[in-house]
Amino acid sequence: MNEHLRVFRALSDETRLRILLLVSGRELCVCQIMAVLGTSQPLVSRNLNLLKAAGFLLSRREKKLMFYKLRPDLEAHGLGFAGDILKDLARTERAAEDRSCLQECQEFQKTTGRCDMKSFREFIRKKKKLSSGNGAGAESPGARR
Amino acid sequence: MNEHLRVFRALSDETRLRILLLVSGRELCVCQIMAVLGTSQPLVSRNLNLLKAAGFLLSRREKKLMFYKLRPDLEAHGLGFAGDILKDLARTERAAEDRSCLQECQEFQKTTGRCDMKSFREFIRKKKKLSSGNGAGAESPGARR
DNA sequence: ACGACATATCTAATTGTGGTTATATGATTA
DNA sequence: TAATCATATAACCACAATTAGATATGTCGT
Repeated sequence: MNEHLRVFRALSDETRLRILLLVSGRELCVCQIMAVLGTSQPLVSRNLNLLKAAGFLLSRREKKLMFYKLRPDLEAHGLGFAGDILKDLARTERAAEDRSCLQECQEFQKTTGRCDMKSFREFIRKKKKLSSGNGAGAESPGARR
Repeated sequence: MNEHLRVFRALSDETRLRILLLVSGRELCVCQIMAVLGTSQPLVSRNLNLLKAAGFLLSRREKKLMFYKLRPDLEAHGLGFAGDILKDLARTERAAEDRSCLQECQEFQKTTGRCDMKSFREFIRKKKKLSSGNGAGAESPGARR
């Protein structure tokens, strides 16, 4: 029974739903996802693996980079009510923030001409410094889930 | 975002999946579900409420009893991959046990001619005494999830 | 008043998560 | 071949969240 629970559990976490939205339609590499989530590489990999093990993601290697995307056969059909929920989630403020952050991230990538961990960690640092400067930071320090 | 998470979280628990399987197709009252799960009435009500709040169940009152069933419009379409998982789950050993326990429970109900908390609590007590007598008890006392 | 159920509250145990560090692996490059 | 890089994996920790279990009480229909 636990085997099946894993599928639903994979969807029971905000971080993983954010990832799912990010890689639905487009294909992203791990360092880009890391940049948008603003967290560490191992954490991203862990959640990507959970989503993949549950059957939601496909991965593909290109040179040094690993790219992930939502399984396209799921998008077409088969998501059922979960698909509706994902559509709703895409209209969330959080999802909009993530999309615009992905934009910034990709523009940053153009300026540097590189797609690697080091430069994206730099991107994260800059972004955190900005949001801590003004009061517009969406996170209150103690609020976790 | 939490609003949407609730739906997936509702499916992320074995007890609730067992309930979902029990009330898919048939309609059961709270005391019958309690009898099959072999647990307390408040616990059953709590989980039923979570499933209902997530949009999976319909409830109906008849006299003193409350009946629950899987939302039929979900069964027809819209479950998507979750429906496949539920079908898989129905083939689980655990699910088979629950179905046969429901059988016993309903036969017991015929002999007593009653459908109330008191008699079903009696049913649970007898069943627990039996399964503790022989070694066939599926539960080891310390194993929870 | 009684019975069926819902809801609230507390406890204790378990699980899941993020965060971090260390390390393994596989591909690229020097 | 060695060094380097992107990612995976594992092993921690601290903490939040969930669960079962038990008990008390509220609500509503008979």
